[in-house]
Amino acid sequence: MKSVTVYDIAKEANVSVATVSRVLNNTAPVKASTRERIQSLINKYQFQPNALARSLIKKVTGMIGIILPDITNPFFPEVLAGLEQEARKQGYTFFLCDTGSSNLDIKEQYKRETQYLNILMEKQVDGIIMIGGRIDLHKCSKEMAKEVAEINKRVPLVFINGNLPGAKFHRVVIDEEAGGRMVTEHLIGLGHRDIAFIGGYSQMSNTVERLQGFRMAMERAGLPVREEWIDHGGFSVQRGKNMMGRLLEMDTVPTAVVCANDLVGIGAIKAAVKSGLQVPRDVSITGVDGVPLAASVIPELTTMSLRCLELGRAAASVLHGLISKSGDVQTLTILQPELVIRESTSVPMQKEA
Amino acid sequence: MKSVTVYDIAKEANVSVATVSRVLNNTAPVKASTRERIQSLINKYQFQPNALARSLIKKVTGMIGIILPDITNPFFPEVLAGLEQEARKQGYTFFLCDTGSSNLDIKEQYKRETQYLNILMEKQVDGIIMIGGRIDLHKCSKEMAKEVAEINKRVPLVFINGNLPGAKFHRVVIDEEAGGRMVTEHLIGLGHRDIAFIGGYSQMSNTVERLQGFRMAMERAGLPVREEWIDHGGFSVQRGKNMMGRLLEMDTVPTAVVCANDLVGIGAIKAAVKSGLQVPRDVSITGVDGVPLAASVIPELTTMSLRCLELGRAAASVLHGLISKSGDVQTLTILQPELVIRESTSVPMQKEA
DNA sequence: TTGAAAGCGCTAACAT
DNA sequence: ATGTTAGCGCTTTCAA
Repeated sequence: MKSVTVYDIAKEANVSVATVSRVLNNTAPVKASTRERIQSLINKYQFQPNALARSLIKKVTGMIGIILPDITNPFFPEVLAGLEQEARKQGYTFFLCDTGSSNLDIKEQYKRETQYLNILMEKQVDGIIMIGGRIDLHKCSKEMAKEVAEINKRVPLVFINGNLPGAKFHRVVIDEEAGGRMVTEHLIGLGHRDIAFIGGYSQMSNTVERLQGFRMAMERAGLPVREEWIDHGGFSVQRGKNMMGRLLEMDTVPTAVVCANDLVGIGAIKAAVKSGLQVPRDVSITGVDGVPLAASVIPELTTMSLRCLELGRAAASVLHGLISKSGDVQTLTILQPELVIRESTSVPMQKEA
Repeated sequence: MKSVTVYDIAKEANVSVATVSRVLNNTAPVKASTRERIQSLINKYQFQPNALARSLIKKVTGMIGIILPDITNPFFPEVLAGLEQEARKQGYTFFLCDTGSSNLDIKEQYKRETQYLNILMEKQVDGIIMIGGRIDLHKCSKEMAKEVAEINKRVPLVFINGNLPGAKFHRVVIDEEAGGRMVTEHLIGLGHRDIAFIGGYSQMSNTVERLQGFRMAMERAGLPVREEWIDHGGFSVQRGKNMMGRLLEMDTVPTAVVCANDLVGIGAIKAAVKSGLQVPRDVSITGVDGVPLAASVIPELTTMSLRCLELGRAAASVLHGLISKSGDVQTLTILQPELVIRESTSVPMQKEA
């Protein structure tokens, strides 16, 4: 299984390795006849230069690492697709590091992030993108933040939708608060006054911010926020079902429910339907994320599009800027979410009596 | 930005690089005091050995490449998760190569497969996993097949759910035909006689096989297959909608529809509901894949689970066997799909008249 | 227990 | 236009 090297090619072509390298990289003129001779040998042996050796000397690998919590959550593949689209143009290849939050206790997840961060460093990636995990924590521990800050000094790093204290990171984020606010305003505009907010985790900044937006919209409209209608308990369909179920058992129920993400929104719809309610006739429900899935349910979910693809593309482009030191890279890129009105929201039913 | 190397550590510790390497790899006894001295330097500088240099000499990279057509299709992340779970145990890292079929013409996609195949070879991955793309073709061109066969000679390669002529590849597959058969039998068992099959592509082997299973079940039950009720036109929700819409405009409509995958199934449900039908009361609908999404729609989709996670895990384990030459690797691993009965199927309505 | 030295496969001066 | 040679950062004989 001896693989062929530039030396083999050089010998058979009666040239030096330097010349072979030259035709490989087009880095200096080579006589046409020589070049052809070499090229045909390359084809003959299907020679592929060893990227390890090349990178070792060039100090560039063309690899970027992406660390995310759960590839199974449709939000991430969507972002990933955007990342890929942009990064491929620049010739990068991806290391996918899934810390597998879905079936892990949280500490284990952060440990994996650390592991992957180290592995990526060792593999000499040109840059790293982080999304989810510890950077989504509303209050991240000093040590965990420090680890990342340390990495940030050594290699280009960009966050998607998150942040960490103790250093200025390059970030591409969606305006979460605006998202929470806009979707709530949509509901208020429809005539709703009794609105709940469910889903997410109170220790995560996206949840905090979306809720913040929700409160702001309510306040501006002069509507009271009923704290018993605010429930954090996760981001999955199942959790959404549970939370909505709980809501529906209360003495007074809201006419509209803002869900922290699309999955919860879908769960909420399922719970509502199961309770014999019609959506949106009896209760309006909204999500946040804008994953394709949200358009696949019945009724189609009104949601805030977090513009996943663009998020991914923007992050890739910022990272590329950092890697290629093109000077003009923004530290903070903020994208505005977009309200997508579909079928799960409508005017509230007339209050009886 | 000079990164520290074994030489730096060695010098400061007054030892040779060989000794540093020894403590790094635990490859030979080192005096405790020396080891400590070195270790503390490693910590002090947060030294991380350069994996490129290491791999260059060891000829093992711990990297495996996975080539897939569209990370955005929920089937693939699911498989990927299984792959990760298993491969991580073995210490592998992933190159994700998305050929991005979703927004590409088909030739472009195959070109990307070729590109990625080459890149992966250059990066010296320890192994490659292919899923989707050309290996799903019912009849793949000689040249495209040859390319892959060539790769197969040089590096461990395993296919998930696919095959190619001209060589014996290591494969982990689901029994597609059984899937088509079982889901159809379920419908027949319920009392359906007028059953359609929609979705997929006639040039793809998974579609051909699922349809084959469908026909077999029908035949065994002595039921006629109406060719006008067989429609291939894709794997997406939108396509499912279209195909179902067409079906519903026919003079006679089926009482049950077998869809080639879950996405099409969901589209079919949407089209049916839009036409004022109730699922499953008026028409039963089934999918194939068993992605979580299928349990999120209303009504929840009856489907054949392709056991994505296990598929991924099995593939990873076969690949690991190949890489570590543990001798006992099966060339062909067949998994049986599993019928998951949910809410989208029921006994047919009584024929009027 | 430790060191010296020879590479792994490639690129990049520096010569010619 | 082409060859020589010195590394890139590490592991691994072979000696000591």
